[in-house]
Amino acid sequence: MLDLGFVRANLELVRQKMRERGLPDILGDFEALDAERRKQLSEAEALKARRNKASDEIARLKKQKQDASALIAEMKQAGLEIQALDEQAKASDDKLREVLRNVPNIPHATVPLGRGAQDNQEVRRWGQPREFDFEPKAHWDLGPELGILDFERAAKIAGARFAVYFGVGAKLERSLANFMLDVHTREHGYTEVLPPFIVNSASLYGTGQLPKFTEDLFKLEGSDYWLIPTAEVPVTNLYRDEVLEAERLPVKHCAWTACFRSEAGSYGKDTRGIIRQHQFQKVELVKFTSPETSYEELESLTRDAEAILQRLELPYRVVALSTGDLGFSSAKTYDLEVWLPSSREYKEISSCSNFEAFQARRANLRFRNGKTGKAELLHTLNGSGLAVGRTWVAILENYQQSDGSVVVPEALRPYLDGMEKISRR
RNA sequence: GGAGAGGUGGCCGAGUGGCUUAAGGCGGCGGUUUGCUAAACCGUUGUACGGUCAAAAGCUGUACCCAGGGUUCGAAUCCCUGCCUCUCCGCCA
Repeated sequence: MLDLGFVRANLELVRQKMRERGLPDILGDFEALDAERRKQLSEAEALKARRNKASDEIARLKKQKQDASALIAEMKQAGLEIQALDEQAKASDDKLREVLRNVPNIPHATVPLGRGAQDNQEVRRWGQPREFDFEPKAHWDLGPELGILDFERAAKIAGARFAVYFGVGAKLERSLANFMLDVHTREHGYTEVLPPFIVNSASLYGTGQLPKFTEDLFKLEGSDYWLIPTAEVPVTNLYRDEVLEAERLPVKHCAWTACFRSEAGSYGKDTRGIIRQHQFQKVELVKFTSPETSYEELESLTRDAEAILQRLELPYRVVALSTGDLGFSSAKTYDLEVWLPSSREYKEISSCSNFEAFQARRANLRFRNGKTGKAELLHTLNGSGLAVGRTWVAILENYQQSDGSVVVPEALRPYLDGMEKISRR
């Protein structure tokens, strides 16, 4: 959420930035709503001030055994007026907040202007896509042929967009998660967190999934519980309504979790394979920083995620999302895209974002500024480090051999009991 | 699942309708004293949204004692609902 006072003072700037996002009318009649709200608030507060004074007077009169009935009668009337004014003010406030809640974050000045994904800018590439002397297979063929991936049985026990991993397939997934967590905790300074995979709606509101994106989530019937769509939600909300000491910053967490997404509205997209599933695993990186350092921290967080791809020797590129493709809560996002030989294209495997104070304002995440002594809003960042399932796919496809076997990347071998190659048993 | 006890500021903790502008303590910040440290003493103390102001500071108003309703001229205090925590019992990986 943007700051009410900031929007009021910079209305034209905000309107301009929303046009850049392709949302020219998102602010609606903000000015009129704001003016109305302030007028009603002032009136109600003036009347309350009078009532507070009168209450003191009543107490004094009663103490002195004098008659206060006239004043009491007057205040009874005032009470009714206050109630009416409060209701009006509440209604205006609700309307204004509704508008504000649905306004996305302001893109950072360095975000490329554009209408959508086609205007995203490639920042850098790493590694050379391998030249195959045979026709590389897609993972949805390779996996089942190796006997490590099964879609039919997944459909039987759950439905579409689910997968079952067998044997080395399951172990590869587990090894990848361990490998990622080890690198981030040992070498990049992140503290591991294992949070609940279920959260309440307040947490989803804090990170910006609610109220706008209900459709993308799984809700548990008859409760206020939701399956997490990403570890970002529980981890970012860890310090909700807290004030962190400045010396602790930046706070860096990594978390392995399952993630659950309804994928409503993505019918027909990535229907084959395990690119887009209702349930997948992800190692997430989350940072809480001071406002001054958040953009440096975005760069290093992105590098931390890239390090995993480099160790696995998977070719990738880094893309800066354009204003038209930026997520709701994000001020700036780099996507990491890994090379997939079967489709001959780079596919998203990580998304690293700086949310500035947007989530912090919603979740009331603050730190104590050493200089001013005041509690100020933190900046929050997160990025996948990485999506485990998509990494699994990238390994199968990039390391496949002409005989259908898959070479295990060297960095991963210690996690697979030294196994060098995955072959059909 | 059953029974009971609770939820007060950064923390501890008092507070059963107006004397609370939330006592007292701890911590933090500023100061006095001091060779240094400690102690003692004095002062100070949160958040949000308004008003005033070119802006900031300041001043000022309102709200906030888990959350949401209610009773009342007036609620931290009384009533209702919900959430959470703790204790005991039962069940359970």
